[in-house]
Amino acid sequence: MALYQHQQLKIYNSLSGKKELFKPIHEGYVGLYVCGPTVYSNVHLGNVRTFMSFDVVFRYLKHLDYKVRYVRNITDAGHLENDADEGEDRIAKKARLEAIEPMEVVQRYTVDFHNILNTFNFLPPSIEPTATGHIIEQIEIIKSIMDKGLAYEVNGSVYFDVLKYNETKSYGILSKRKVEDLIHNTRQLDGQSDKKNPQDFALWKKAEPQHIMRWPSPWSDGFPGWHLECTAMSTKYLGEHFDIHGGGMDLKFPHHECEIAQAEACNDQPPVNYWMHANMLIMNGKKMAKSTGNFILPNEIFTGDNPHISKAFHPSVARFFMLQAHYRSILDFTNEGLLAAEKGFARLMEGINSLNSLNTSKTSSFDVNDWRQKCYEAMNDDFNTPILIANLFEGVKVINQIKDGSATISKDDLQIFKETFENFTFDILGLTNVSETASGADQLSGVVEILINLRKEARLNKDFALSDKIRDDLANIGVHLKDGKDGTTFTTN
RNA sequence: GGCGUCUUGGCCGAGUGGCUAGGCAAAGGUCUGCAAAACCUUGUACAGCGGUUCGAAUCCGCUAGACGCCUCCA
Repeated sequence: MALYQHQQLKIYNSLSGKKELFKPIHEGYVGLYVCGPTVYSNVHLGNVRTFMSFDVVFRYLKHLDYKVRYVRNITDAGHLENDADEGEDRIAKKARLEAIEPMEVVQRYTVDFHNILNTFNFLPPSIEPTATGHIIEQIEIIKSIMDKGLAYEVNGSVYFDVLKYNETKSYGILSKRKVEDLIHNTRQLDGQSDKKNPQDFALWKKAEPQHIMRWPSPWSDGFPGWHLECTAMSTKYLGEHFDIHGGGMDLKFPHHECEIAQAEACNDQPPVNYWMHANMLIMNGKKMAKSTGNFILPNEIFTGDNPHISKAFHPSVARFFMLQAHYRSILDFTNEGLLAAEKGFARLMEGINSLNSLNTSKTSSFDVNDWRQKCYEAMNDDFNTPILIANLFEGVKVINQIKDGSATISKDDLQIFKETFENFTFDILGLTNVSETASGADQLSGVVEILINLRKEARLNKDFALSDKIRDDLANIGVHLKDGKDGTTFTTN
Protein backbone atom coordinates (compact mmCIF):
# COMPACT_ATOMS: atom_id res chain seq x y z
CA MET A 1 0.00 0.00 0.00
CA ALA A 2 1.26 3.43 -0.89
CA LEU A 3 2.20 5.68 1.99
CA TYR A 4 -0.23 8.42 0.98
CA GLN A 5 -3.07 6.11 1.83
CA HIS A 6 -1.98 6.27 5.45
CA GLN A 7 -1.27 9.96 5.74
CA GLN A 8 -3.77 12.81 5.56
CA LEU A 9 -2.01 15.69 3.91
CA LYS A 10 -3.49 19.12 4.35
CA ILE A 11 -2.49 22.05 2.17
CA TYR A 12 -3.27 25.72 2.71
CA ASN A 13 -5.05 26.80 -0.43
CA SER A 14 -4.65 30.49 -1.24
CA LEU A 15 -7.85 30.27 -3.24
CA SER A 16 -10.00 29.42 -0.23
CA GLY A 17 -7.75 30.82 2.47
CA LYS A 18 -8.02 27.54 4.35
CA LYS A 19 -6.16 24.35 4.94
CA GLU A 20 -7.77 21.67 2.81
CA LEU A 21 -7.36 17.93 2.67
CA PHE A 22 -5.23 17.20 -0.38
CA LYS A 23 -6.90 15.01 -2.97
CA PRO A 24 -5.21 14.68 -6.32
CA ILE A 25 -7.28 14.65 -9.48
CA HIS A 26 -5.96 11.22 -10.44
CA GLU A 27 -5.28 8.96 -7.50
CA GLY A 28 -1.62 8.42 -6.96
CA TYR A 29 -0.51 11.15 -9.36
CA VAL A 30 0.24 14.78 -8.66
CA GLY A 31 0.79 17.60 -11.12
CA LEU A 32 2.83 20.43 -9.61
CA TYR A 33 3.69 23.67 -11.38
CA VAL A 34 5.91 26.38 -9.93
CA CYS A 35 6.71 29.71 -11.57
CA GLY A 36 10.43 29.68 -12.22
CA PRO A 37 12.97 32.46 -12.41
CA THR A 38 13.52 35.11 -15.02
CA VAL A 39 17.09 34.48 -16.05
CA TYR A 40 18.30 38.01 -16.61
CA SER A 41 20.48 38.24 -13.48
CA ASN A 42 21.74 36.13 -10.62
CA VAL A 43 19.03 34.25 -8.81
CA HIS A 44 17.66 36.19 -5.87
CA LEU A 45 17.97 34.64 -2.41
CA GLY A 46 14.25 35.12 -1.86
CA ASN A 47 13.71 33.19 -5.03
CA VAL A 48 15.82 30.42 -3.55
CA ARG A 49 13.62 30.29 -0.48
CA THR A 50 10.47 29.97 -2.59
CA PHE A 51 11.94 27.16 -4.67
CA MET A 52 13.24 25.49 -1.52
CA SER A 53 9.73 25.45 -0.10
CA PHE A 54 8.50 23.69 -3.20
CA ASP A 55 11.52 21.43 -3.29
CA VAL A 56 10.36 20.17 0.10
CA VAL A 57 6.78 19.87 -1.16
CA PHE A 58 8.07 17.85 -4.11
CA ARG A 59 10.21 15.68 -1.87
CA TYR A 60 7.41 15.01 0.60
CA LEU A 61 4.87 14.15 -2.08
CA LYS A 62 7.38 11.73 -3.55
CA HIS A 63 8.08 10.29 -0.14
CA LEU A 64 4.35 9.64 0.23
CA ASP A 65 4.66 7.48 -2.90
CA TYR A 66 2.86 9.86 -5.20
CA LYS A 67 4.02 9.91 -8.78
CA VAL A 68 4.77 13.59 -9.12
CA ARG A 69 5.36 15.56 -12.27
CA TYR A 70 7.00 18.75 -11.14
CA VAL A 71 7.20 21.46 -13.78
CA ARG A 72 9.20 24.60 -13.11
CA ASN A 73 9.74 26.94 -16.02
CA ILE A 74 12.61 29.16 -17.02
CA THR A 75 11.46 32.57 -18.14
CA ASP A 76 13.91 33.49 -20.85
CA ALA A 77 11.73 35.90 -22.80
CA GLY A 78 8.65 37.95 -22.74
CA HIS A 79 8.60 39.82 -19.49
CA LEU A 80 7.95 43.42 -20.29
CA GLU A 81 10.12 46.09 -18.80
CA ASN A 82 6.93 47.90 -17.88
CA ASP A 83 3.33 47.85 -18.85
CA ALA A 84 3.47 50.95 -20.98
CA ASP A 85 3.85 51.00 -24.70
CA GLU A 86 7.59 51.04 -24.96
CA GLY A 87 7.30 47.50 -23.65
CA GLU A 88 10.80 46.22 -23.81
CA ASP A 89 11.85 42.74 -23.01
CA ARG A 90 13.99 42.63 -19.88
CA ILE A 91 16.32 40.11 -21.31
CA ALA A 92 16.77 42.10 -24.49
CA LYS A 93 17.55 45.20 -22.47
CA LYS A 94 20.17 43.45 -20.43
CA ALA A 95 21.68 42.04 -23.58
CA ARG A 96 22.00 45.46 -25.14
CA LEU A 97 23.63 46.85 -22.03
CA GLU A 98 26.21 44.13 -22.01
CA ALA A 99 26.48 44.02 -25.79
CA ILE A 100 25.90 40.32 -26.06
CA GLU A 101 23.25 38.04 -27.45
CA PRO A 102 20.04 37.65 -25.45
CA MET A 103 20.47 33.92 -25.35
CA GLU A 104 23.94 34.42 -23.95
CA VAL A 105 22.43 36.24 -20.98
CA VAL A 106 19.87 33.48 -20.64
CA GLN A 107 22.53 30.81 -20.76
CA ARG A 108 24.78 32.50 -18.23
CA TYR A 109 22.11 33.01 -15.63
CA THR A 110 20.43 29.69 -16.22
CA VAL A 111 23.74 28.03 -15.43
CA ASP A 112 24.13 30.23 -12.35
CA PHE A 113 20.62 29.32 -11.26
CA HIS A 114 21.27 25.60 -11.59
CA ASN A 115 24.59 25.86 -9.81
CA ILE A 116 23.07 27.62 -6.84
CA LEU A 117 20.18 25.20 -6.59
CA ASN A 118 22.50 22.22 -6.85
CA THR A 119 24.63 23.64 -4.09
CA PHE A 120 21.54 23.87 -1.92
CA ASN A 121 20.83 20.22 -2.74
CA PHE A 122 17.64 20.82 -4.75
CA LEU A 123 16.06 17.98 -6.66
CA PRO A 124 15.73 18.87 -10.33
CA PRO A 125 12.14 19.28 -11.50
CA SER A 126 10.67 16.66 -13.80
CA ILE A 127 10.42 19.17 -16.63
CA GLU A 128 12.05 22.57 -16.84
CA PRO A 129 10.57 24.17 -19.96
CA THR A 130 11.55 27.53 -21.36
CA ALA A 131 9.26 30.30 -22.51
CA THR A 132 11.10 30.71 -25.81
CA GLY A 133 10.59 27.03 -26.50
CA HIS A 134 6.81 27.45 -26.30
CA ILE A 135 6.01 30.44 -28.49
CA ILE A 136 3.77 28.39 -30.77
CA GLU A 137 1.73 27.09 -27.86
CA GLN A 138 1.32 30.62 -26.55
CA ILE A 139 0.12 31.87 -29.94
CA GLU A 140 -2.42 29.07 -30.04
CA ILE A 141 -3.79 30.09 -26.65
CA ILE A 142 -4.13 33.70 -27.80
CA LYS A 143 -6.05 32.57 -30.87
CA SER A 144 -8.39 30.54 -28.73
CA ILE A 145 -9.02 33.42 -26.32
CA MET A 146 -9.67 35.75 -29.26
CA ASP A 147 -12.12 33.24 -30.74
CA LYS A 148 -14.05 33.43 -27.49
CA GLY A 149 -14.20 37.20 -27.84
CA LEU A 150 -12.19 37.81 -24.67
CA ALA A 151 -9.19 39.45 -26.29
CA TYR A 152 -8.73 42.18 -28.87
CA GLU A 153 -6.01 43.34 -31.21
CA VAL A 154 -4.73 46.90 -31.43
CA ASN A 155 -1.79 47.90 -33.62
CA GLY A 156 -0.32 44.42 -33.73
CA SER A 157 -0.66 43.80 -29.99
CA VAL A 158 -3.28 41.64 -28.34
CA TYR A 159 -4.83 42.38 -24.94
CA PHE A 160 -6.98 40.37 -22.64
CA ASP A 161 -10.34 42.02 -22.04
CA VAL A 162 -10.69 41.89 -18.27
CA LEU A 163 -14.08 43.63 -18.08
CA LYS A 164 -15.61 41.36 -20.68
CA TYR A 165 -14.21 38.32 -18.91
CA ASN A 166 -15.60 39.61 -15.65
CA GLU A 167 -19.12 39.65 -17.06
CA THR A 168 -19.35 35.87 -16.91
CA LYS A 169 -16.46 34.87 -14.64
CA SER A 170 -14.83 36.63 -11.77
CA TYR A 171 -11.47 38.27 -12.17
CA GLY A 172 -9.81 38.58 -8.78
CA ILE A 173 -10.89 35.35 -7.08
CA LEU A 174 -7.36 34.50 -6.03
CA SER A 175 -6.15 37.86 -4.77
CA LYS A 176 -9.64 38.77 -3.48
CA ARG A 177 -9.73 41.93 -5.51
CA LYS A 178 -12.79 43.45 -7.09
CA VAL A 179 -12.60 44.74 -10.63
CA GLU A 180 -14.41 47.93 -9.60
CA ASP A 181 -11.72 48.63 -7.00
CA LEU A 182 -9.03 47.98 -9.54
CA ILE A 183 -10.57 50.53 -11.87
CA HIS A 184 -10.70 53.12 -9.11
CA ASN A 185 -7.17 52.55 -7.99
CA THR A 186 -5.34 52.28 -11.24
CA ARG A 187 -2.72 54.88 -11.67
CA GLN A 188 -2.81 56.86 -14.87
CA LEU A 189 0.40 56.16 -16.67
CA ASP A 190 1.70 58.59 -19.24
CA GLY A 191 1.62 57.64 -22.87
CA GLN A 192 -0.93 54.92 -22.21
CA SER A 193 -1.87 52.93 -24.38
CA ASP A 194 -3.61 50.74 -26.82
CA LYS A 195 -5.60 49.09 -24.05
CA LYS A 196 -9.32 49.59 -23.75
CA ASN A 197 -9.00 49.52 -19.98
CA PRO A 198 -5.97 49.84 -17.75
CA GLN A 199 -6.66 46.47 -16.11
CA ASP A 200 -6.33 44.67 -19.42
CA PHE A 201 -3.06 42.86 -19.84
CA ALA A 202 -0.97 41.98 -22.87
CA LEU A 203 -1.15 38.57 -24.47
CA TRP A 204 1.05 39.59 -27.39
CA LYS A 205 3.19 42.67 -27.87
CA LYS A 206 4.35 44.02 -31.18
CA ALA A 207 8.13 44.42 -31.17
CA GLU A 208 9.69 47.79 -31.76
CA PRO A 209 12.36 47.86 -34.47
CA GLN A 210 15.21 47.81 -31.95
CA HIS A 211 13.73 44.88 -30.06
CA ILE A 212 15.91 41.84 -30.62
CA MET A 213 13.81 38.98 -29.31
CA ARG A 214 10.88 38.58 -31.67
CA TRP A 215 8.77 35.93 -33.27
CA PRO A 216 6.28 36.02 -36.11
CA SER A 217 2.60 35.79 -35.24
CA PRO A 218 -0.73 36.45 -36.95
CA TRP A 219 -0.75 39.94 -35.44
CA SER A 220 2.81 41.18 -35.69
CA ASP A 221 6.43 40.30 -35.24
CA GLY A 222 6.60 40.45 -31.50
CA PHE A 223 6.72 38.54 -28.27
CA PRO A 224 4.25 37.01 -25.82
CA GLY A 225 2.81 38.82 -22.81
CA TRP A 226 4.32 38.08 -19.47
CA HIS A 227 1.58 35.94 -17.94
CA LEU A 228 1.03 33.68 -20.90
CA GLU A 229 4.00 31.33 -20.76
CA CYS A 230 2.95 29.70 -17.50
CA THR A 231 -0.50 28.97 -18.85
CA ALA A 232 0.99 27.53 -22.03
CA MET A 233 3.53 25.33 -20.30
CA SER A 234 1.37 24.17 -17.41
CA THR A 235 -1.40 23.23 -19.84
CA LYS A 236 0.98 21.42 -22.13
CA TYR A 237 2.66 19.31 -19.48
CA LEU A 238 0.05 18.99 -16.74
CA GLY A 239 -3.23 19.46 -18.59
CA GLU A 240 -5.99 22.03 -18.55
CA HIS A 241 -6.77 21.19 -14.96
CA PHE A 242 -4.05 20.13 -12.55
CA ASP A 243 -3.39 19.79 -8.84
CA ILE A 244 -0.97 22.32 -7.39
CA HIS A 245 0.34 25.62 -8.62
CA GLY A 246 2.96 27.41 -6.55
CA GLY A 247 4.98 30.56 -6.56
CA GLY A 248 6.05 33.51 -4.48
CA MET A 249 3.48 35.62 -2.67
CA ASP A 250 4.28 38.56 -4.89
CA LEU A 251 3.11 36.65 -7.94
CA LYS A 252 -0.38 36.23 -6.57
CA PHE A 253 -1.43 39.46 -8.19
CA PRO A 254 -1.42 40.13 -11.01
CA HIS A 255 0.49 37.17 -12.43
CA HIS A 256 -1.46 34.24 -11.03
CA GLU A 257 -4.74 36.09 -11.29
CA CYS A 258 -4.08 36.60 -14.97
CA GLU A 259 -3.10 32.98 -15.39
CA ILE A 260 -6.44 31.91 -13.98
CA ALA A 261 -8.29 34.30 -16.26
CA GLN A 262 -6.39 33.19 -19.37
CA ALA A 263 -6.80 29.53 -18.64
CA GLU A 264 -10.49 29.83 -17.84
CA ALA A 265 -11.05 31.92 -20.94
CA CYS A 266 -9.26 29.33 -23.02
CA ASN A 267 -10.44 26.07 -21.46
CA ASP A 268 -13.65 26.98 -19.66
CA GLN A 269 -12.53 25.50 -16.36
CA PRO A 270 -10.45 26.56 -13.39
CA PRO A 271 -6.88 25.47 -14.14
CA VAL A 272 -5.72 24.63 -10.63
CA ASN A 273 -7.13 22.99 -7.51
CA TYR A 274 -4.59 24.14 -4.93
CA TRP A 275 -2.74 27.43 -5.12
CA MET A 276 0.25 27.70 -2.80
CA HIS A 277 2.19 30.87 -2.08
CA ALA A 278 5.51 31.08 -0.31
CA ASN A 279 6.13 34.17 1.75
CA MET A 280 8.89 36.72 1.39
CA LEU A 281 12.42 36.63 2.69
CA ILE A 282 13.57 39.88 4.23
CA MET A 283 16.99 40.79 5.56
CA ASN A 284 17.68 42.49 8.88
CA GLY A 285 14.01 43.37 9.11
CA LYS A 286 13.82 45.07 5.74
CA LYS A 287 13.08 44.20 2.18
CA MET A 288 16.10 42.99 0.30
CA ALA A 289 17.00 45.46 -2.38
CA LYS A 290 20.12 45.95 -4.40
CA SER A 291 19.53 49.69 -4.46
CA THR A 292 19.75 50.11 -0.68
CA GLY A 293 22.60 47.66 -0.19
CA ASN A 294 20.38 45.44 1.94
CA PHE A 295 21.20 42.56 -0.29
CA ILE A 296 23.10 39.31 -0.49
CA LEU A 297 23.73 36.93 -3.35
CA PRO A 298 23.16 33.26 -2.59
CA ASN A 299 26.74 32.50 -3.47
CA GLU A 300 28.04 35.01 -0.94
CA ILE A 301 26.59 32.91 1.87
CA PHE A 302 29.00 30.13 0.96
CA THR A 303 32.00 32.42 0.61
CA GLY A 304 31.17 34.76 3.48
CA ASP A 305 32.01 37.60 1.16
CA ASN A 306 29.26 40.03 2.16
CA PRO A 307 29.17 42.77 4.81
CA HIS A 308 25.92 41.43 6.29
CA ILE A 309 27.39 38.14 7.45
CA SER A 310 30.36 37.49 9.70
CA LYS A 311 31.54 34.25 8.13
CA ALA A 312 30.86 31.69 5.44
CA PHE A 313 28.04 29.21 5.98
CA HIS A 314 27.58 25.74 4.62
CA PRO A 315 24.66 25.49 2.15
CA SER A 316 22.96 22.97 4.41
CA VAL A 317 23.13 25.43 7.29
CA ALA A 318 21.39 28.04 5.16
CA ARG A 319 18.87 25.43 4.09
CA PHE A 320 18.29 24.39 7.70
CA PHE A 321 17.90 28.04 8.67
CA MET A 322 15.22 28.60 6.06
CA LEU A 323 13.33 25.41 6.84
CA GLN A 324 13.17 26.36 10.52
CA ALA A 325 10.53 28.85 9.43
CA HIS A 326 7.21 27.90 7.89
CA TYR A 327 6.96 28.67 4.18
CA ARG A 328 3.93 30.93 4.65
CA SER A 329 5.71 33.15 7.19
CA ILE A 330 7.94 36.06 6.41
CA LEU A 331 11.48 35.07 7.28
CA ASP A 332 14.13 37.50 8.44
CA PHE A 333 17.58 36.62 7.18
CA THR A 334 20.15 37.68 9.77
CA ASN A 335 23.69 36.79 10.73
CA GLU A 336 22.57 35.92 14.27
CA GLY A 337 19.89 33.63 12.91
CA LEU A 338 22.42 31.86 10.72
CA LEU A 339 24.87 31.49 13.60
CA ALA A 340 22.19 29.96 15.81
CA ALA A 341 21.05 27.69 12.98
CA GLU A 342 24.62 26.54 12.45
CA LYS A 343 24.88 25.32 16.04
CA GLY A 344 21.49 23.69 15.99
CA PHE A 345 22.26 22.01 12.70
CA ALA A 346 25.54 20.66 14.07
CA ARG A 347 23.69 19.23 17.07
CA LEU A 348 21.22 17.51 14.79
CA MET A 349 23.99 16.01 12.65
CA GLU A 350 25.99 14.84 15.66
CA GLY A 351 22.90 13.13 16.96
CA ILE A 352 22.28 11.40 13.66
CA ASN A 353 25.91 10.38 13.31
CA SER A 354 25.89 8.67 16.68
CA LEU A 355 22.83 6.58 15.75
CA ASN A 356 25.17 3.97 14.31
CA SER A 357 27.08 3.45 17.53
CA LEU A 358 24.09 3.20 19.83
CA ASN A 359 23.82 0.21 22.17
CA THR A 360 20.52 -1.64 21.99
CA SER A 361 18.53 -3.15 24.82
CA LYS A 362 15.73 -5.67 25.20
CA THR A 363 13.10 -2.96 25.39
CA SER A 364 12.67 0.66 24.42
CA SER A 365 11.99 3.36 26.96
CA PHE A 366 10.20 5.55 24.44
CA ASP A 367 7.64 5.05 21.71
CA VAL A 368 9.47 5.33 18.42
CA ASN A 369 6.36 4.77 16.33
CA ASP A 370 4.54 7.54 18.10
CA TRP A 371 7.49 9.83 17.48
CA ARG A 372 7.60 8.89 13.83
CA GLN A 373 3.92 9.60 13.38
CA LYS A 374 4.46 13.03 14.96
CA CYS A 375 7.01 13.73 12.26
CA TYR A 376 4.47 12.79 9.61
CA GLU A 377 1.79 14.88 11.26
CA ALA A 378 4.04 17.92 11.14
CA MET A 379 4.53 17.53 7.41
CA ASN A 380 0.88 16.61 6.86
CA ASP A 381 -0.09 19.92 8.41
CA ASP A 382 0.69 22.11 5.41
CA PHE A 383 4.36 21.07 5.28
CA ASN A 384 5.20 22.39 8.73
CA THR A 385 8.96 21.99 8.64
CA PRO A 386 9.61 23.94 11.90
CA ILE A 387 7.49 21.47 13.83
CA LEU A 388 9.17 18.59 12.07
CA ILE A 389 12.57 19.97 13.06
CA ALA A 390 11.39 20.37 16.67
CA ASN A 391 10.41 16.69 16.59
CA LEU A 392 13.80 15.74 15.17
CA PHE A 393 15.43 17.53 18.09
CA GLU A 394 13.26 15.54 20.47
CA GLY A 395 14.73 12.51 18.74
CA VAL A 396 18.25 13.85 19.20
CA LYS A 397 17.57 14.23 22.90
CA VAL A 398 16.57 10.57 23.06
CA ILE A 399 19.73 9.56 21.18
CA ASN A 400 21.84 11.40 23.73
CA GLN A 401 19.92 9.88 26.59
CA ILE A 402 20.56 6.42 25.18
CA LYS A 403 24.25 7.29 24.94
CA ASP A 404 24.13 8.43 28.56
CA GLY A 405 22.35 5.27 29.63
CA SER A 406 19.25 7.09 30.84
CA ALA A 407 17.13 5.71 27.99
CA THR A 408 17.04 2.44 26.08
CA ILE A 409 16.07 1.27 22.62
CA SER A 410 15.45 -2.18 21.18
CA LYS A 411 17.16 -3.42 18.06
CA ASP A 412 13.98 -3.26 15.98
CA ASP A 413 13.08 0.19 17.23
CA LEU A 414 16.57 1.46 16.51
CA GLN A 415 16.09 0.41 12.90
CA ILE A 416 12.86 2.45 12.68
CA PHE A 417 14.52 5.32 14.50
CA LYS A 418 17.40 5.44 12.02
CA GLU A 419 15.18 5.07 9.00
CA THR A 420 12.89 7.86 10.14
CA PHE A 421 15.80 10.20 10.75
CA GLU A 422 17.19 9.41 7.31
CA ASN A 423 13.82 9.91 5.64
CA PHE A 424 12.95 13.21 7.20
CA THR A 425 16.34 14.83 7.52
CA PHE A 426 17.90 13.91 4.23
CA ASP A 427 15.16 12.75 1.85
CA ILE A 428 12.43 15.21 2.81
CA LEU A 429 14.18 18.27 4.22
CA GLY A 430 17.00 17.73 1.74
CA LEU A 431 19.76 18.44 4.25
CA THR A 432 23.17 16.91 3.71
CA ASN A 433 25.33 15.32 6.35
CA VAL A 434 28.22 17.71 6.42
CA SER A 435 30.70 15.74 8.49
CA GLU A 436 30.01 12.56 6.58
CA THR A 437 30.69 14.10 3.21
CA ALA A 438 33.92 15.76 4.29
CA SER A 439 36.73 14.58 2.08
CA GLY A 440 39.43 12.46 3.60
CA ALA A 441 37.17 11.80 6.58
CA ASP A 442 38.36 8.22 7.03
CA GLN A 443 42.00 9.15 7.09
CA LEU A 444 41.34 12.04 9.42
CA SER A 445 39.44 9.89 11.88
CA GLY A 446 42.30 7.39 11.85
CA VAL A 447 44.75 10.12 12.74
CA VAL A 448 42.53 11.55 15.43
CA GLU A 449 42.01 8.08 16.90
CA ILE A 450 45.77 7.80 17.35
CA LEU A 451 45.87 11.14 19.15
CA ILE A 452 42.89 10.18 21.30
CA ASN A 453 44.75 7.05 22.39
CA LEU A 454 47.92 9.01 23.15
CA ARG A 455 45.89 11.40 25.23
CA LYS A 456 44.27 8.52 27.04
CA GLU A 457 47.69 7.14 27.96
CA ALA A 458 48.84 10.57 29.10
CA ARG A 459 45.76 10.91 31.29
CA LEU A 460 46.32 7.49 32.81
CA ASN A 461 49.84 8.66 33.64
CA LYS A 462 48.35 11.86 35.07
CA ASP A 463 50.32 13.82 32.52
CA PHE A 464 47.56 16.39 32.16
CA ALA A 465 49.84 18.96 30.60
CA LEU A 466 50.31 16.64 27.63
CA SER A 467 46.69 15.50 27.50
CA ASP A 468 45.43 19.05 27.54
CA LYS A 469 47.92 20.07 24.90
CA ILE A 470 46.63 17.34 22.59
CA ARG A 471 43.05 18.39 23.21
CA ASP A 472 43.67 22.11 22.86
CA ASP A 473 45.91 21.86 19.83
CA LEU A 474 43.30 19.72 18.09
CA ALA A 475 40.62 22.23 19.05
CA ASN A 476 42.71 24.98 17.50
CA ILE A 477 42.56 23.28 14.13
CA GLY A 478 38.83 22.59 14.53
CA VAL A 479 38.83 19.06 15.93
CA HIS A 480 36.88 18.91 19.19
CA LEU A 481 37.24 15.94 21.53
CA LYS A 482 34.29 14.83 23.58
CA ASP A 483 34.72 12.51 26.53
CA GLY A 484 31.77 10.22 27.05
CA LYS A 485 31.03 7.15 29.12
CA ASP A 486 32.25 4.82 26.40
CA GLY A 487 35.37 6.68 25.42
CA THR A 488 36.19 9.75 23.43
CA THR A 489 34.65 10.88 20.18
CA PHE A 490 35.34 13.94 18.10
CA THR A 491 33.66 16.44 15.84
CA THR A 492 35.05 18.79 13.24
CA ASN A 493 33.82 22.17 12.15
C1' G B 1 -4.73 56.30 -1.11
C1' G B 2 -6.75 50.94 -1.81
C1' C B 3 -6.24 45.58 -0.71
C1' G B 4 -3.92 41.80 2.16
C1' U B 5 -0.65 39.38 5.73
C1' C B 6 1.63 39.83 10.23
C1' U B 7 3.27 41.80 15.54
C1' U B 8 5.02 35.66 20.51
C1' G B 9 9.98 35.20 26.19
C1' G B 10 17.31 38.09 25.53
C1' C B 11 17.33 36.50 19.91
C1' C B 12 15.19 33.27 15.97
C1' G B 13 10.75 30.79 15.32
C1' A B 14 6.03 27.15 15.86
C1' G B 15 1.24 26.60 17.81
C1' U B 16 -3.44 26.54 20.37
C1' G B 17 -10.03 29.13 23.21
C1' G B 18 -8.35 26.26 29.24
C1' C B 19 -2.78 21.47 29.37
C1' U B 20 5.88 21.78 27.71
C1' A B 21 6.84 23.71 20.73
C1' G B 22 11.86 23.61 19.18
C1' G B 23 16.71 26.03 18.31
C1' C B 24 20.35 29.75 19.99
C1' A B 25 21.76 32.49 24.33
C1' A B 26 21.57 32.62 29.99
C1' A B 27 21.49 30.40 35.28
C1' G B 28 21.97 26.08 38.74
C1' G B 29 23.07 20.81 39.16
C1' U B 30 25.23 15.79 37.53
C1' C B 31 29.50 13.86 35.09
C1' U B 32 35.08 15.20 34.54
C1' G B 33 41.90 15.63 37.02
C1' C B 34 40.09 20.50 34.86
C1' A B 35 37.23 21.47 30.71
C1' A B 36 34.18 20.56 26.53
C1' A B 37 30.10 17.61 25.13
C1' A B 38 25.88 15.28 27.06
C1' C B 39 21.95 14.77 30.63
C1' C B 40 18.55 17.00 34.58
C1' U B 41 16.35 21.61 36.36
C1' U B 42 15.17 26.88 35.57
C1' G B 43 11.76 31.73 31.77
C1' U B 44 4.93 34.77 35.39
C1' A B 45 6.11 35.16 26.24
C1' C B 46 2.28 36.20 23.31
C1' A B 47 2.21 44.97 20.34
C1' G B 48 -1.52 48.50 23.03
C1' C B 49 -6.68 49.45 24.35
C1' G B 50 -11.64 47.73 24.53
C1' G B 51 -15.32 43.63 23.72
C1' U B 52 -17.38 38.31 23.40
C1' U B 53 -16.62 34.06 26.90
C1' C B 54 -16.85 30.44 32.96
C1' G B 55 -11.98 31.20 30.65
C1' A B 56 -8.23 34.51 25.14
C1' A B 57 -2.02 35.17 23.72
C1' U B 58 -5.69 32.17 20.57
C1' C B 59 -12.44 34.98 18.40
C1' C B 60 -14.34 40.39 17.33
C1' G B 61 -13.37 45.84 17.10
C1' C B 62 -10.17 50.02 17.38
C1' U B 63 -5.03 52.06 17.72
C1' A B 64 0.16 51.72 16.67
C1' G B 65 3.99 49.38 13.93
C1' A B 66 6.13 45.94 10.25
C1' C B 67 5.90 43.52 5.65
C1' G B 68 3.78 42.53 0.88
C1' C B 69 0.75 43.66 -3.41
C1' C B 70 -1.62 47.53 -6.30
C1' U B 71 4.15 48.88 -11.32
C1' C B 72 9.09 44.02 -13.33
C1' C B 73 9.67 41.19 -8.92
C1' A B 74 9.86 34.69 -5.64
